[in-house]
Amino acid sequence: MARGCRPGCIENQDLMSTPLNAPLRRIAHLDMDAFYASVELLRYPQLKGLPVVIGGGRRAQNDDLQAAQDERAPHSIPVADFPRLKDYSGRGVITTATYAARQFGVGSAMGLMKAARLCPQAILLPVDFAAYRHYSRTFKDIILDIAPLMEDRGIDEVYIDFTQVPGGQREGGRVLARLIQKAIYDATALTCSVGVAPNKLLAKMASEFNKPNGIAIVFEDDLEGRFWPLACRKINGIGPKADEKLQQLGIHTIGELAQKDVGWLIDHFGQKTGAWMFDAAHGIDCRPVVLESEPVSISRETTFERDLHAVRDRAELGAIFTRLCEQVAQDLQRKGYVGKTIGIKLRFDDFKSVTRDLTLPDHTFDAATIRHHAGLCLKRIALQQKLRLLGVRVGSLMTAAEHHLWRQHEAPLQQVQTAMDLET
DNA sequence: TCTGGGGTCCTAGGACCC
DNA sequence: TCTGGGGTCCTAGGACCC
Repeated sequence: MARGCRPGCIENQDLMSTPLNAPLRRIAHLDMDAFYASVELLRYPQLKGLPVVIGGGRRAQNDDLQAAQDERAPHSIPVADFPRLKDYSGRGVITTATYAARQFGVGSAMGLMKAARLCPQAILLPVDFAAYRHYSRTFKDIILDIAPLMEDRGIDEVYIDFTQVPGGQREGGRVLARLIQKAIYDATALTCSVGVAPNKLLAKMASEFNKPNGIAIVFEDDLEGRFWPLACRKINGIGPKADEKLQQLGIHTIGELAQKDVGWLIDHFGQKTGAWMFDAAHGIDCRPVVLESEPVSISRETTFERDLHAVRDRAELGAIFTRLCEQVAQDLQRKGYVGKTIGIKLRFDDFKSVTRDLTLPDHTFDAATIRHHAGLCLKRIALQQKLRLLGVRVGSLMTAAEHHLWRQHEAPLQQVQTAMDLET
């Protein structure tokens, strides 16, 4: 969960100790509008207004489209030549659906088979992460040119600290938000929505207020009027489980949540979550905008075309397992990390998942080492049931550069220490 | 007819040490 | 000999997010 800090909250200290004419803390949340679909429409403008879903498995379910692309410019492919949802067979979920497709009840994370029954005529496009990453890089670079304090929150979202940016205070941030929107649109023809608020929590919610292509400016005084009527689920960090529990306790809106006292919330949700919920309902969040962060783990996983059995499909499973380990090793090396916790994840045909991991004495990025220890993890699981997913993870990361230094200095010292221990 | 892939953070119990 | 407590690391599971 996205947690604010509670004791010694910087924001609270600032309120008490900052001079009267200090700039107001102004945090923006920027969210690209229907990002994947919008990028696809840049390529295939002929699909504008039609029900389109993006998703599917790795299989070349779009052979027709692939063939067509070889010969024709994307924008000249007739709509009739695009593959339809009804012609798809196999696993996979929808990553994004256009508004026209959502009219049919089709939405993100829905299985493609189910979606095909709801809207068989919808056009199905394969995900093209290379294209989305390219546009992601482009819009983030544009923002960085204008406002350097940006936190990356994934492929289509960022937080930006407007507080000290020239013009960031004008109209509560609206002027700067408009400038960024225009710069992104001029360069990419993509639209985004921006919320500007005293902190990340409120900014994130505010960016949804005027979607698409909208701006929402909010201040602390807007808490009761604009946030308290919203469903608790709108708080970033309250998901389906917490929401259901809140509903059962008779709490449906953020305003109702705010009426409960901290102690009561802590009794029902635990120290940390209870205190955090209380703060969130009162619009309190002092998390800073974080410019850079190191990854904690790197993983690869895959859902099989069909469920596999550990014994009957041993060869196939073994090949996939080895490939996943090699991919993780490559990812580590490419990104410059080593890790010492090797883990696996299995999902059975009934969708139950289990994980196993073990920690090595030293860090590694070696595919064979990862494969060996992932294999040891796998041996600790009974494999009667068929499997639908296998994953490999490396955690407890440090950068390869740090590890290099560590081996030069720390490791020899430890060896000396061990030798001394043995002598005594 | 089910339900992707890549992450983060939290909890909780046990081992082990001081 | 008994009792207790704190800190850290390891492992497994789960909620949540994009």
